[in-house]
Amino acid sequence: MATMTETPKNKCNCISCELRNVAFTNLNEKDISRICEAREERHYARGEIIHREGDAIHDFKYLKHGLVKLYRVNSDGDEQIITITRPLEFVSNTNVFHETHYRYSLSALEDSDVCCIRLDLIRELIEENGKFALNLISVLSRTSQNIIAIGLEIRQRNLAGRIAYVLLYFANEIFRSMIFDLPVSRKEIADFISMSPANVIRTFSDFRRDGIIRSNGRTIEITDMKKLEVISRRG
Amino acid sequence: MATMTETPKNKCNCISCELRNVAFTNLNEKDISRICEAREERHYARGEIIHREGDAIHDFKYLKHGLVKLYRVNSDGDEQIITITRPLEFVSNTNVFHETHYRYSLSALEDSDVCCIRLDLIRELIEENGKFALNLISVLSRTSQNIIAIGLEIRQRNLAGRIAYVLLYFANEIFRSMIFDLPVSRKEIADFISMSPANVIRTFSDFRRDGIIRSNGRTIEITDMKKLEVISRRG
DNA sequence: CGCGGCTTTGATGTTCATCAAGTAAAGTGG
DNA sequence: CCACTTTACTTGATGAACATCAAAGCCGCG
Repeated sequence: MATMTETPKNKCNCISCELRNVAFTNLNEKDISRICEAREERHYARGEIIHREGDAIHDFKYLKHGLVKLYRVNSDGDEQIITITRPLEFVSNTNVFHETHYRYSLSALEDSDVCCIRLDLIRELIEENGKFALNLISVLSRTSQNIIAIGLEIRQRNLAGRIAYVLLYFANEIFRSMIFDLPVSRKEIADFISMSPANVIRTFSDFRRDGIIRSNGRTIEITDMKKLEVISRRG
Repeated sequence: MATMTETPKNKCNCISCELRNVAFTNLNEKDISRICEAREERHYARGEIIHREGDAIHDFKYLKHGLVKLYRVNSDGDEQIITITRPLEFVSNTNVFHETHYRYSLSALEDSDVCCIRLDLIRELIEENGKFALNLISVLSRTSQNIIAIGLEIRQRNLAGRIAYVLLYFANEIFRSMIFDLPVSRKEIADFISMSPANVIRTFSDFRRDGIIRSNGRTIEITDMKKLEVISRRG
């Protein structure tokens, strides 16, 4: 009972793939089909782990659809979340080109489709196609830069400021909406901003009491954007 | 009364430059001399600013000798230090390939020599020489990765843990010695780890009292490495 | 319906920022 | 070279911010 799609075999639709304009620019038809044949698209259900820190790196991974978190686990078993990111913002891991094993884990916060391309092939294309290489460097830099910037912003702020920043991050960068379903638990937010879960929850309650947000479980509505921005700037 | 050097005109010694093995691999003699002619080596005295956030990016900058800090200044005028780094660990800024203006400032903590190469030329070489491009991606990734890792380590720790981490960072990564002169003020350490200067100083005093370090002004000697490592891990 | 995990809130103590005051060190001008 | 100014450093006292612990409510799942 599968729905008819425009590309029935789900094969070689790369030519019309929207991601071509992001990371895979300046490739001719032949190169595109080389990628197409070598690539493997994998689906991950919400909560599934895409790769673990320490796993060998074989593929260049690109998020096509969904939402993922990049994180690491310390010796006590608790997580530190490095970034939460959407497609077009995330290109593989930051260390695929200078290390053999993943340094951080990646898991799906929503059902996600990941396009995996053998790293060897990407390397070949870089070697052969300078314009492709230049663009890829630009995209990779932007990804790293975003992770660095988020870390700096978090580090600078106190508890309330961090929560405000994260809420604005979800509203502006991830969902582009004032009302959204948080893709993470309170505990995960705590793991992201390096604060205790209890105080994350307390701050949510404060914001609710002060009319800055409405919240029901994971559903959040920002009701006073101005005030939230002030807290994010001040905190 | 200039001392005689092996390359009297300080021109085109690039062929024997030790940095060739780091960022400028896989270049033939002709390409090396192209770089050599286009490059400009600039000296910065301790305390001088190499570039400011917001400056237009023209060059690919490489630290040949010295020690620098990458930082940004917030609206209140206080600094946030992003990383402190030596040559061979630092290649230009992280955003030279995807932005037109520097996002962060860079200044010299010790007298430093910076090799500046027109970015256009680097782009040309990337386009023409795939192996050069591949290596450059690897080096750029490592630089970004280091900055990200430092941020994560700092975020995770409390005050004492952060100080311990920074001292170990200087001892192991920067100076490779148990005794060294701090290249930064207490205030700058505070700007690095996002804590107040007073508490940074207090923690130094605590460490001194507990026999973990000896310190005299900026001169630091780590006298109990084991304990420092425990604090860094626990904190 | 019972169990376990996530969420919430309160109470308590620790950690940290801030303010203030004093000391040392380092630059500045005569 | 000394007096002066400025800046960095140091310590204590105080209150605010935050972690931790504990208990209770909620929700999903078997």
